[in-house]
Amino acid sequence: MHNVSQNTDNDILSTGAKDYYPSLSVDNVIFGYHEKELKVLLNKWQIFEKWMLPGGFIKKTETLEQAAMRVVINRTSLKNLYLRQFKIFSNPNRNAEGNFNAESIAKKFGVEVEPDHWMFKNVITVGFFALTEYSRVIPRGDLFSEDVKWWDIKSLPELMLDHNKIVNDALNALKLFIHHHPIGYELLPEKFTLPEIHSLYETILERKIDSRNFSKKLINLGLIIKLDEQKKIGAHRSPFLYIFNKKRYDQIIEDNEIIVI
Amino acid sequence: MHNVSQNTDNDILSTGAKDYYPSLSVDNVIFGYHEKELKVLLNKWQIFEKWMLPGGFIKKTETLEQAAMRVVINRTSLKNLYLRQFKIFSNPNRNAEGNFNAESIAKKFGVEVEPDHWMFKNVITVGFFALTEYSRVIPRGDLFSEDVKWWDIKSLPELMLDHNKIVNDALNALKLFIHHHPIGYELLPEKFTLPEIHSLYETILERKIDSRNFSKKLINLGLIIKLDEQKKIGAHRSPFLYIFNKKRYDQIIEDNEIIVI
DNA sequence: GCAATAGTGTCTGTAAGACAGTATATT
DNA sequence: AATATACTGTCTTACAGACACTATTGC
Repeated sequence: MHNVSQNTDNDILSTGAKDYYPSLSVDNVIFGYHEKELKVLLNKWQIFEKWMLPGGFIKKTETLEQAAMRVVINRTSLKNLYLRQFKIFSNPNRNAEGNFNAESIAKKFGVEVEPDHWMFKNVITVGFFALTEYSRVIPRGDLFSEDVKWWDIKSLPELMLDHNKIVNDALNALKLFIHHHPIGYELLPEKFTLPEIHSLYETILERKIDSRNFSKKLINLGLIIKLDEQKKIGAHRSPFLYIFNKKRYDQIIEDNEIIVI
Repeated sequence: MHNVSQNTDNDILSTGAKDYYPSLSVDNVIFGYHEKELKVLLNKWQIFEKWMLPGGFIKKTETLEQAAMRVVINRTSLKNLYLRQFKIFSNPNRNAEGNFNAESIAKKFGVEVEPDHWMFKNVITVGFFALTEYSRVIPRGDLFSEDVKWWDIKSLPELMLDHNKIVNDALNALKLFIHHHPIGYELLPEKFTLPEIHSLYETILERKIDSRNFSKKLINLGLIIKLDEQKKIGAHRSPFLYIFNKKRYDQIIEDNEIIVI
């Protein structure tokens, strides 16, 4: 039998259940960016056939943001992620699928759970998205997970429940968000090249962006600072490295400036 | 004793409690616009001293949007409101106030309620905002309400719990929203004048907007159509009436166009 | 005539958007 | 030399933003 307290998420099954809000969960769409592909971090649980978003339940002593952060930390070992709630999914039929029930839990883990635990009924979930740099994530499973993996958002498998829709809505939210909030600070390494950030924007917005106008824009905004340092990338001209002007970056957010890219 | 089933909201107290999601509510910030003031529709309950947002609980058979709509219909008699969730309020201390408990309910209504009903514990609430034309609302109380009234957002009283914060956040959400979604269709009468819509934008954005540039912008966007009809408003030059070009209006929303006013 | 409000045209400056050739590094 | 990628300048057009006088109506 597993030790059900090895992970902070797991007391939901038994003694700690009353410490959680019933019928409510968070699901995180964790975006990463790698080799011109926008990635999403997914979980594969032992007892399910399908992959799913890393999600969890909410303790009555924490906010939703804290709950989402706790779940993210458990899956990625990353702290200080930028997390943002973007939508709540409350369709009463959204739980109408899957073999997530007391029997399968008991069979797999030898843990007793009330068959009519609210966890197996209608659950409303709050969608969060997070941005993080791909290479900093060390995917880490928990009691329920046998696998955690980055997936290209362009070729996701069929996910549990309505998780494909949640990912889709998160991407749409990100596309709006990008006009109010410079991105890249969370998704790129500290030092990055113009082609890298250019390609990041093209990937998220799913359209071609003229590279001349793009760099002009970022520089005019005062958002990026050119370093006297180049990146060696093999048999080509070496691109210069840039860093974000964090002060200006935060000011844009603070002042609700609209960013037209 | 009151008849507790006179209103669809009230079965939460007794027999129907199990049909609701526990620990979760919706609160609606219903914006109206009248005489150059942005208004918010508030409730005054019999058993509380403070005014509050019209809110309610969510049935397991409905979505949050449907629940919010049901509550709005109960308070305003209006259907087909534009409703949008904008944020979830989940601070564990948000319920730390008020005399909303089983005793006060029992004393006032003679209704038996479990003293440890989840309703009296931590409740997370989903904030919605709605836009509606002031004059179309017929404020209507329910079992708990003794008063429903429009308040100028500039001079709100101290509200229950964190409702002042919810209103404040709703206004901020509206100010962002206005750049992605033309407003006015819901807040103005079908036929309106340029000074009216101009003043609406000034009120919401809380800043002066040059009237020449403003009308130029709306006309260039193709958003409004001038009618061959004037509004008689007394001892002044009569302003022309306009209607929205609904097709263009919806296209702007569909295409995620950014509206810079 | 007076008071109050409606309505509108022009100019300037900025920046979005379109466009392609040169420079650099490696093999 | 060939190849792959980095880098950048100019022009046009659109429009945001500043600015103030005339028109209409009722009294």
